[in-house]
Amino acid sequence: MSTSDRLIESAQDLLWERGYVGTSPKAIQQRAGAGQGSMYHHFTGKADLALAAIRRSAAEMRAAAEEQLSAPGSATDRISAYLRRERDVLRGCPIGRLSQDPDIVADAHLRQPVDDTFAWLRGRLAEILTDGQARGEFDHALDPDDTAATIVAVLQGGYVLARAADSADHFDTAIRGLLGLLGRAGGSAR
Amino acid sequence: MSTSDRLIESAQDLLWERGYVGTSPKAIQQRAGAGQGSMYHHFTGKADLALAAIRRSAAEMRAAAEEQLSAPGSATDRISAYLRRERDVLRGCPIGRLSQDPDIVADAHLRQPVDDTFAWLRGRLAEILTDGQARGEFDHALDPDDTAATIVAVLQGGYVLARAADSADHFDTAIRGLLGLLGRAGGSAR
DNA sequence: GTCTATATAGTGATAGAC
DNA sequence: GTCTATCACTATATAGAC
Repeated sequence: MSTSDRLIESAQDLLWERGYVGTSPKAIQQRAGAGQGSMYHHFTGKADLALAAIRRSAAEMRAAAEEQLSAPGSATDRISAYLRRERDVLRGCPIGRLSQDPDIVADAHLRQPVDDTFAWLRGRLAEILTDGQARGEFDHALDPDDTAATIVAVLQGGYVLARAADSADHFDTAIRGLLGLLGRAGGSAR
Repeated sequence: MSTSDRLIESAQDLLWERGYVGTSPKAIQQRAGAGQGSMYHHFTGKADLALAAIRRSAAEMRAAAEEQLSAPGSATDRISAYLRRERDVLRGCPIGRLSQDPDIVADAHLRQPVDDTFAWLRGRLAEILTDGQARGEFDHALDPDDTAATIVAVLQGGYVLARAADSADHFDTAIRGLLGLLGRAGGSAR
């Protein structure tokens, strides 16, 4: 792996763990086993390296989600599989956590991949919910866009609850509650 | 207002805006109009002052929630009023944002008020949901504890979505989706 | 491309005068 | 109780040798 790649990967890890404000260029270099000069040769500075790291994390998160969302099965199956898939809950969401970082939100370039990722995810879930309505899995009164946003919010909020309590159970509890509500929003097929 | 109070209030503001990692003692002192010596006279250090600030923010959040949650009306009315009440969405949740801070989560003392606040809120909502079931507003198959966690998660996740998109609309969308799901979980009274 | 040296500012705290 | 001085350390770079 190239030095540039190692720097990006180290930045991904540290941004996930400590956020942008809590991560220093020096810490990234040390984890990557690279010197100062090396980092400033490949990137213009902290923000530039962070942008590369955020873009890569966003792409990885999208790919991971698509794995469950594009699987065969009913809409309910796919959404349920996505919600229940194995996660490192107490580490939080590598993308969602960035939305709490003041320097990320303040910089349009750094915020963009975060924004894009959630827009994509909401859109993807809305498609699946619409598909589910067509198949009679869900009530037609259910608004796909609103419900998609709710699903993503439960995931992101589930991480918050779990980390606040230092217990992954709280994530699972919130997901269970959501699946209970979705199950009761059945359509004509039930 | 005493110097100690001004320091706590400044710390509350800065913790809300920039988190624990992103807030320096110096910045707190300047916002409070106090010198170094003053801060270290009243508090043993940054963590001690932050703890006082977090406790105060937690108490304020609880009081604000209780205002809607203890209002007269049906369970649905009270939950809906709480979810739809005016919020400074783009600033995020002063307590929830702390769950993303590595130094808060790593320190049991600093995490405690955050944990307590969410535990209280989930418990309070579960009570109201149980009450709603008794009144026939909600299906008895709905698990109050799970659903309460889901409601809190939608709120916390709503902040994440709004900040990621720099638009409060995304918070409202997630809430609307949740109210749609809750409305479809009606019990015998519907 | 990578290294070391150096620079400027900020961090988190202590010391001691007033 | 509050102030200023000082401290060791870190943050985020730039410069220039190799």
